[in-house]
Amino acid sequence: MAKKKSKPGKQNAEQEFLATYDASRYPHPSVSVDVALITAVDGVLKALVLRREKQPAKGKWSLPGGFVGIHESLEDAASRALKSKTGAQGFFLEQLFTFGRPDRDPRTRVITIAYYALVDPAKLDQVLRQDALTQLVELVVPWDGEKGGAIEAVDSFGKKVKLAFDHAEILGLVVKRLRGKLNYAPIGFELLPDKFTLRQLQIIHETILGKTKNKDSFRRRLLASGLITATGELETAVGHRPAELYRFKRKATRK
Amino acid sequence: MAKKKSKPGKQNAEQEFLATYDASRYPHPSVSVDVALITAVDGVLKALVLRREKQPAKGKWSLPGGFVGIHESLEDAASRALKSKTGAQGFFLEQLFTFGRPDRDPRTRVITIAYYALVDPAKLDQVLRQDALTQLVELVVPWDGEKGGAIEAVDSFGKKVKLAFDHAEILGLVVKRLRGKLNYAPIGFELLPDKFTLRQLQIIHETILGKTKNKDSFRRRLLASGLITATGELETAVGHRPAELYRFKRKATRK
DNA sequence: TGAATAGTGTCTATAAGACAATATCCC
DNA sequence: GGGATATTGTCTTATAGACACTATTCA
Repeated sequence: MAKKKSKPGKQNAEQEFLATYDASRYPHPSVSVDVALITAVDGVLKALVLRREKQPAKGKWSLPGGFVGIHESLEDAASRALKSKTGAQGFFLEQLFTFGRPDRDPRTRVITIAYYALVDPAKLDQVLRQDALTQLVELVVPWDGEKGGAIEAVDSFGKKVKLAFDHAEILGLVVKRLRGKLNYAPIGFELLPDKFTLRQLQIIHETILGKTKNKDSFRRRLLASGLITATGELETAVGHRPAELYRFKRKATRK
Repeated sequence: MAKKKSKPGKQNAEQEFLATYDASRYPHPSVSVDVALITAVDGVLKALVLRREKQPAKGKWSLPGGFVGIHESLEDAASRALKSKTGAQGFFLEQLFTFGRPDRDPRTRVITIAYYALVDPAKLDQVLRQDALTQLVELVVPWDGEKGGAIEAVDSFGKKVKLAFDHAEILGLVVKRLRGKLNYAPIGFELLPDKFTLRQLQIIHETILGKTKNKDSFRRRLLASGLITATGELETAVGHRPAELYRFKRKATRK
């Protein structure tokens, strides 16, 4: 609308076209977003799931999600889905992949754009609803490295949790993506409080990768990367020599 | 339908729900796929674009694409779009990203799942339509490394080509993705014939990365990777000592 | 034979892993 | 002081880049 440089005739042609265009001539699929909210507690990766009270997949557990509003951006839809379930926003949020198998939802054709969010468990505790319809499940990864595939979800009693639709695959892809990303992007910070020790960060990396890392070179590499700053502060009350607290110089998108 | 273990009552509830579910209660966006068909010729990255003969963006150039059929998988839709424009299939094809800015298409809300395809230019020549509505544009990347952002498209006369919608951004993301992927995945092979020399492969890498690479270590790394096999054959008629031809042990998806 | 690029061998610089020694806190 | 982990330093090993030399084809 603002500053078109087209000649009047050309513009009229486009306007006329738009006025007569009929978007509903063909059946359109439904479009949703699903968000894998990931956190890490005591060396274990966890994800937020909600118990479905309605069909389809009633009684199974699913990722928070919802349909995309007709004038809403995908990221806003993801952010909204997250806010309505946790009451909070401002997490690291990034698009993962779009799942569109024609039969992935028995209702009708639903194409879903999957997002993943990362959050410090302490922050999550403050906002998470405490009820029987919400839980954090542990992600058990039945493959090594970046092979990929569905994960298994386990509740706090160690019992397997049934996930709805293709959500076990979505979570599997999240883990694969996180593992790949760790090679070049400092996403581990997103799962920690603002100030953290190098050891805490290393545990996050090991949790995501599912294997231990060399302490010396981890330390050296991080310090050399220039991505973190020493705060001069030390951790307290740890029963041993306290480590220095570092802070990440963040740049990541946040919604 | 096949082997449901649910109790009859439960199953009836789900069936009844599905029967009464009304998918058209809310307005649905249109969903399309767009495919960036990428090739590399003489150290230059190129993409296939088509001249738009209809509104919107009439006269501009766009990536081959189309709406997703209501029972069609996303990958099939991408493959179909490619086939209708090139007459061929069987290229490396992978999902890139989903673009959903509410105003990205002036007609109506269109969410597009972008794919990229890689193909050997010799193979492309055999199938590509030769007309004024089809061209391969050179991709000029105005940023270094994996910074990202839109690219510029230039025709064979060196003149800038206007791309429709957000297709310059899509192509920018393709380049960024290719650069990132080259660090761990052997995608360079997809832009070469079946048998190729190490030097040809190195030029592909340099073309994608936009910078030169060390010959010695490139050679060493590739040979050590175990991903390529020497064929014992040599290239011919090259005006200098011929190099040995190698073959890639492929595993990649192909549609 | 000369031009041009392929392919090999060696040296150096850099980063990762292993290991040991010392430092500092809480109890 | 003793337990526990942080932090520093050194040595070894693997990998990348630089460079020099030899090999092979075509014109």
